[in-house]
Amino acid sequence: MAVTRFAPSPTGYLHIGGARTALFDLLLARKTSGKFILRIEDTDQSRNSPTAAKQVMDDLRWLGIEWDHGPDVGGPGEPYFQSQRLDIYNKYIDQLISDEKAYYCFDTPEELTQMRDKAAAAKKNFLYPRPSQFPTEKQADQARADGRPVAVRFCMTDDDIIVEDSVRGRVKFSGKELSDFIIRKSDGFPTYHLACVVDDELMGVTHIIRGQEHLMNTPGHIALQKALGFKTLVYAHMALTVSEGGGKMSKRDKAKVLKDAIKSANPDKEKIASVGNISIQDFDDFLKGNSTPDNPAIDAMAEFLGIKLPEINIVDFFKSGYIPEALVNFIALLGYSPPTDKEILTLDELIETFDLSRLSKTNSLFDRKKLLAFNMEHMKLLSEEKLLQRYKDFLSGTNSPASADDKLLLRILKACEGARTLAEVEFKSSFLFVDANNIKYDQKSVEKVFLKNSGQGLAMLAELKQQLLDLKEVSEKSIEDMLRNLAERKEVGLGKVAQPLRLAICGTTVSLPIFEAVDMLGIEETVKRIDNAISKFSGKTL
RNA sequence: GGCCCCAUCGUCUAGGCAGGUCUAGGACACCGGGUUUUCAACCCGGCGACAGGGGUUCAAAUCCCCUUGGGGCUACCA
Repeated sequence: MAVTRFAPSPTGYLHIGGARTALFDLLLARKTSGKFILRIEDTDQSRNSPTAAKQVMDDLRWLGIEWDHGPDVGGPGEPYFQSQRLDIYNKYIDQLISDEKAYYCFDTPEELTQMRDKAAAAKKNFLYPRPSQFPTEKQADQARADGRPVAVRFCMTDDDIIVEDSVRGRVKFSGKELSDFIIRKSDGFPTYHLACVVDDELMGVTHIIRGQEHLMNTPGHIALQKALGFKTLVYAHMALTVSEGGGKMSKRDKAKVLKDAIKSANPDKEKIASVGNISIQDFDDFLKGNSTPDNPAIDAMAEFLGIKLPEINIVDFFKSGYIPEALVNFIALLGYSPPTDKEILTLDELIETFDLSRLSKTNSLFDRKKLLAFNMEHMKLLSEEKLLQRYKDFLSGTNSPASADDKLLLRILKACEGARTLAEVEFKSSFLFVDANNIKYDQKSVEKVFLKNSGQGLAMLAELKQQLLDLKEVSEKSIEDMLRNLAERKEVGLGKVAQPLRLAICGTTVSLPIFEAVDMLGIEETVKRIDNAISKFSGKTL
């Protein structure tokens, strides 16, 4: 019976790394019939966005990651927003102070950086100089009155601290090399370290699964647990997911692609900055690599420039037409391997076979091509109803013109079996939903299919039109027969007939299978588009 | 710089803890062929790895050490 928790700080969208952590927390809890808690770590007043917590929750739910206790659903550990638990933290902090296991400090940021620089210059690890005599309550009041920041630091123990980690084994830290760290900031909020240790104890958490970036925090947490008389927990520090350029996957990966694109396009600075709703100053800093705009700004600028950024946040994957079943399966296999060779697994199967000891120690690279393959497999696995639902969800998040009844949508979905993403389905079928006069003809395709060989393809259209009009009865089958017969008579491959037709009605050479495409469009509309194409391109040459 | 973690095909990984059954298995990618009305899909086949160096041992991908390489942390962020 493991009690796990996912504790995001609501600073933005849920990203792939967070989703992976949450997934493993869920897997362990479900596998052991335990509980999975969601806790919002909003103790940084400057970075929290009011909408982010909701966004994170939406993303988790979209993935199928449902929590037993937490926001919206409640539970015995309420409240689940740390910003609402200040009294609780203060009780423990005050206790620590009166036990002389923590003390007030009044350093300004400048003084602190000075101390750090000094340590760095001496090639030494920075250790906060613990005063031999701890400041009194009175002195703290005086400091506050003097306008100095008043924070509280925890006395790190000198003993060696062993972290028994489920994935890394025993990791030893020398307490002497660990600095006293802040547990209450001068704004009165606890730091992450204090809040999470207290909450994990109070909420009955038994297992901590988190990224390797937290490994160095763990000895501090263990020392805190000892000082507070809490029990220690089982830790599992997962390997990270890194991106191509090295380093862990983050919004910086998106920023980099955007920056390169802006630099090479060299467009109107002010315009772009205004699209991203950021100042020229911030924009310049971004180009110089001094700062990274936030996600909405990055996405807006990219959309304006028409460039595709690598997906990092869960919503990015949603917008690109991935389905949650595939994403969940894929991220589960990053740094973890199920006991058998079977790789395509549902959430339930993942839970059933989950084994904490099968987490791997090595960082992994996010392979988008494999994700694509997984997405296709899961699209095939989904029931019709589920797939339809996923597709409708996807469409509602796009500006696709596609709007149709379930029957047509389902028919499209079926015709697209083998597509790798829902975006592909949309792309292949969007011609059905635009007006004949709004078809955009792809220039390269026009040249290749219509104009090449002295306009052979274009010439085929007139013939096609007549045949279509002569059709006695309209069905996929009759359209197919007609096209095949025509190709045979002309002594050409079917492609020579089908491609001009496809281009005429879609404007591109990629679409649904052509027989179905024509049947869905209807003869009248098909003929209209053929006429349009003929009048638009006849007389044109290469 | 300091501290910590890691190291098997291009990528995700199995095997490692209990050394021999590993001429190292699977998946994705890639390459070749087939199928084909486009893109996919599908079928058949192929290429492809134990980072390097020392030990220990009858025997090392597996245990130990070093080197190299990668990663993380180094905030009054989480």
